[in-house]
Amino acid sequence: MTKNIRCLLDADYISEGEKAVIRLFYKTPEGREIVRVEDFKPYFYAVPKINSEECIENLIKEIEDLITKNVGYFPKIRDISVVERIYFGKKIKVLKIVVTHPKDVPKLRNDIAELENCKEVMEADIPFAHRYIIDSGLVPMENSELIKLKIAAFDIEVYNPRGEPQAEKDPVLMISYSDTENLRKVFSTKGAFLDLDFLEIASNEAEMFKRFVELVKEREIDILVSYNGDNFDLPYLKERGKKLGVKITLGYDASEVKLERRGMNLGAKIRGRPHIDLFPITRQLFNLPRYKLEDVYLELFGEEKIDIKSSDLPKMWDSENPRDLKLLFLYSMSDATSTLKIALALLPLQYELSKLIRLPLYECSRAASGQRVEHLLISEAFKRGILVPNKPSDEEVERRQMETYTGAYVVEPIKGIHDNIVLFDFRSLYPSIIISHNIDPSTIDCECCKAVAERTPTGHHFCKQRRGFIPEVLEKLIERRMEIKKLMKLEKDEKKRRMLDVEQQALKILANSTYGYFGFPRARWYSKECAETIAALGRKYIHKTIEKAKEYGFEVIYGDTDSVYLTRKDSKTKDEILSHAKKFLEDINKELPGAMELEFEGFYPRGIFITKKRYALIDEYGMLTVKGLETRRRDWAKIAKETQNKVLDAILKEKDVEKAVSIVKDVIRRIKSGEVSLEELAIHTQITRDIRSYVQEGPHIAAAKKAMKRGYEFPKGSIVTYIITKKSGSISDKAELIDFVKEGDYDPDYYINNQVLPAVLRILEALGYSEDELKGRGKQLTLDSFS
DNA sequence: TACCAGAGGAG
DNA sequence: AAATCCTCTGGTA
Repeated sequence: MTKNIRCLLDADYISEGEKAVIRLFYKTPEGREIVRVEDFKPYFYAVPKINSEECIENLIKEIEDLITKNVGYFPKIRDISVVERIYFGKKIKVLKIVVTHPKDVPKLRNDIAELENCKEVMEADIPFAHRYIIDSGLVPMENSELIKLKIAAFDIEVYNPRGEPQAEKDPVLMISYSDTENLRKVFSTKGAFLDLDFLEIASNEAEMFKRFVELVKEREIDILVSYNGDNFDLPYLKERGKKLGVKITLGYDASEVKLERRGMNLGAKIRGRPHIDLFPITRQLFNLPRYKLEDVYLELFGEEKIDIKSSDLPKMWDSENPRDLKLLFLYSMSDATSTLKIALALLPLQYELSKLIRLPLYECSRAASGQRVEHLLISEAFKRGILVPNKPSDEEVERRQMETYTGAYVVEPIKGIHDNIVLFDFRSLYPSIIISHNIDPSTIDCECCKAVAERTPTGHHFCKQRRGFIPEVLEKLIERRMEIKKLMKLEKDEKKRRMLDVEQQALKILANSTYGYFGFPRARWYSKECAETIAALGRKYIHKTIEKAKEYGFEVIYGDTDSVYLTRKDSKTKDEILSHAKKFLEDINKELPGAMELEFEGFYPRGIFITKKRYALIDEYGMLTVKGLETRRRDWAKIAKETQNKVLDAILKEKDVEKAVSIVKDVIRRIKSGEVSLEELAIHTQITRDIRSYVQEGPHIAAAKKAMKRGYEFPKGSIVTYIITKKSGSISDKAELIDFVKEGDYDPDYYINNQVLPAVLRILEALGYSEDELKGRGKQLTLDSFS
């Protein structure tokens, strides 16, 4: 039996006269297919002020009046019907108002919302094509693993003699292209004499643009990927194209690239041929010091990729030496090939998320956590006849931002070194609390269970009769995830196992964002009370774990939110402590509600605890885990981080303070000698707001502002990489963007006293040496001794 | 020296 | 456009 397999890549709607036609862009085994849907109409709901027949009747009359009074309204409203829906947990009758065209919705919903008998209008803000996907049960990206999708990556190089290029003046020099059918190209306007098989020379810049667009069409590319194409490559091509008289018609329907506002940033939308920008995806997925293409490539594949300083680019383009130009082409080519390689590694998770939350790939890949949870809930609400709450108004958002609540509990650690440590943590603490306590805006403080349900620590109770919507959705996610994990264990085929793993990851991401969603001020299903109760119950369970661990003879070294690090004085070996741990675990799990479980997470022969959220452990195999310390922070120089790491290793593996000290001494010698490379000294700090709005300017802002005078731009979110140089004045005065610093021009005192020493002394002090003691203890541990 | 703004991590 | 808890630095008065 042949199944009609196809994969929904994108959906939109177009207007044809008064009609709105949905277009579904499919990839099929044979090629592409566009399905047009003409009979689906936009609709929204009107909720009557009072839940009564009479009020509904009056509301209908009011709407009919509206139609008679406003000549244009008749064809716009096609149908009004009374339907039953669930409104904040209760079944009520509401009006479903069907209209002709999505553009009619904004005015109609406002007019109807203002009627005497109308409480509110709902679901009038669900985008039309997305509405269709939900209502018809379509699953975007379904079968993505069964149909070979053609993917192409591209990248542009732009002439930038004054720093940031300006489309008005600065030409695009190269467009590089690499696809999954093994075609690689760099389009450019010069370099014909070079022996490079991927190079295609165009007679001029406009021709180059046309050739690129043609190639994408010829090759029938399904997904176009870029690295920062949303905010650089595509806006630049578009603007430059406007000047050159070339339209960037990359759409499957030959439509132009459309730039959309997405919060602070842009999104470059290509109809029917999703454009995926890997930059926001990698920022979401990895925590790195910087997010240049080269950094991400290194992180993913452990290989260096050729890089060229943007300030060298115009020189190389203008260079007399053909080798410079050739290198530039090789660099440009590698940008596209590495972008493609990264895409192949990261897209599967995007496909899974898109399937799971039923949002087309383009939108889904740009959705933040809250947005993802919300889209999943919207489609699950439809299946159950639950009305989707409206987005909060700006005033409501502000009000919500004002209200705070108490979150997780963190145990004050017993500072210093500990041996034979066991770690326990709750498996998905918050999701399991939501599920086992039925925490939901529709079950909170219900009338029906007022007398019987026990109170949570916040004083609220949750319905025992009816399952809450969000707990139900969450439970399904978690059950599916456990099922997949079981399948993974049985699966022999590596490729299939990887697919299952990605699906499992998508489910985990969604489940873990649900608690945060309750407390998110812009959430439709916002409930501070729910968020607060979840956190309070979390504290209750971790406290209970701590108490019970003590009863069982454990010493609690540390704990945070859902985890505890324990040891015991009577256990000198791993086996001893593990047998106690087993008993403890069995007993505590008997007392916990069904969905909740404390798990054994690991055994560590030794660990050092500095402060809350800052500690390091070594496992039986010598693997070091560091949390919160400088080693883990992007805003510390590599030299300090690596030295701290080595010191931790010496101390945890060998308890050898002498060795640690000699490591530090050697690093200090290197710093003083001036031989340390800039790369090891670079500090990476993000600009988290509009650069003009800083009240206090730290070194990274000072460095950025100096660079701005030389034509650099620092939009919100950019990462400043700077060096503390030999210049005079404050630290900020000395801070310069790494691009402008020559090797060797760094302040050794700063790197010794403000980077390396604080990072390593933190560890040595936690061993029991106070700073005074260190000074009094002879040469070996004093600050002087390091110098 | 005390305080604050700012950053980035943990879970 | 997910929450809160927490530590630490550099600038400023």
